[in-house]
Amino acid sequence: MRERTVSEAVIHRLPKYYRHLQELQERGVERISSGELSAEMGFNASQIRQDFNCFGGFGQQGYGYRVNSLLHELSQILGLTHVYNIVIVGAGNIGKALARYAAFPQEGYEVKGIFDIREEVIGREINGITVQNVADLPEFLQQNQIDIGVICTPKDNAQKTADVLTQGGVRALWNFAPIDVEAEKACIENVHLSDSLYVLSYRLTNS
Amino acid sequence: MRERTVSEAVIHRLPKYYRHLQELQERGVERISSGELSAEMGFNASQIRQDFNCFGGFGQQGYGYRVNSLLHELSQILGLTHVYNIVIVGAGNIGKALARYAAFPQEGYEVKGIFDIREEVIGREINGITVQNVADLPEFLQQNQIDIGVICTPKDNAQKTADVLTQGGVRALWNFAPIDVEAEKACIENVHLSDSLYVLSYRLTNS
DNA sequence: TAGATTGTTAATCGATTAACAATC
DNA sequence: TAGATTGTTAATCGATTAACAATC
Repeated sequence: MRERTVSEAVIHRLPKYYRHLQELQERGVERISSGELSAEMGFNASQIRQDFNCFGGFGQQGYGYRVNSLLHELSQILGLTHVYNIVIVGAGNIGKALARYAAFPQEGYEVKGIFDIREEVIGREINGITVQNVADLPEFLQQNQIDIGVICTPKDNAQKTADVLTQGGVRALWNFAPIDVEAEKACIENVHLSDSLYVLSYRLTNS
Repeated sequence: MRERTVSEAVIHRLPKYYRHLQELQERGVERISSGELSAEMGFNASQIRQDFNCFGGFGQQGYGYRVNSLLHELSQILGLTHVYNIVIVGAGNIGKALARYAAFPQEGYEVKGIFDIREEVIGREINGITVQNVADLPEFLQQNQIDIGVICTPKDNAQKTADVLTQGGVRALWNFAPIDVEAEKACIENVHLSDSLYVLSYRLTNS
């Protein structure tokens, strides 16, 4: 879709730009230069200009960047102008927390279904959605166009779940199980909460 | 503490090594070479050896690495041989999910207190722990030696919470609010779940 | 126009990979 | 000992930063 491939480093800075620009907009800031952004965000000004120029020339020489239009471009680039349909597989602690996450709807993510394998959980209601049997997931995916599958199962069911989701046409996986799931046809974000906690205890121990 | 500084890239690979070595141990594998690890994990064999050698020579020429002892070294390096005392601030969806996270105790993390600002939440019990008023947090921190503070408050209270925690002597912050908190005296891991979701929709849109 | 700041090319820096001598 | 594989130095690659001409 895009000419040159954009590096992972750049991609992971995009949400930070997006968040910061949102804040500037809320504060009523109209224009900003790469130098000012640099001072506020701690990134190098050259890097900021390079990053934006991966996607096009959004600035104006001698002026800087218009906050509104830059924010609009970023939301386009990040794909935040669409509405995404989500299913959550695994209604344990994290699955439930995500199902109830209030910011989803306002950001364009709609939870269409929640699935679990455990008899005692199936049929319960979470945030107005009834937990279905994971055995019915393939059929559900046939009848509903789902964009993102959230994997909140235990480690041992994660890859299997990923397979079911992708076979059902789900093209993006958000994985919270402590394992790297793989899929040929889908984009994947492995969250690895425990890795982040390990890094924290590394820093705590070695500082 | 350590001679040369270890790069962020290396630090973030440590948990992946740790997890993989754990799996090898469970499968009963006794020894492994950097070449085998490379094939299994997808990292370059040179990189693997370089990474381990940031911390010392754990291998043996002509033999490879002993899984048990390498795993032991990694858990030392990551600081997973200690027990850490945790407080969770914010008993919303994510705070509750973390409070109930069953794997914490077996990994050496003990939730010592949960705090919230909302009247209707204070006094409730989560996983056997009574939610306390966040106003009592400073006193609690004086009376209990807490290692890690988990920030699960809304965005606007996150930095304030970080300040209270660090002033109370907490030396590590695990932040789930969608903002980068800052602290001079503490180590910080900003989790940014929504950033990870943004990256996923970026990939979905641009692929 | 003059001043400011971008877009872009070139230089630097650091991380990854390759190569190989050391050695178990 | 011979073979294998590490530990480590050197080469490569990519990402970050600096510089500056283009231009609003």
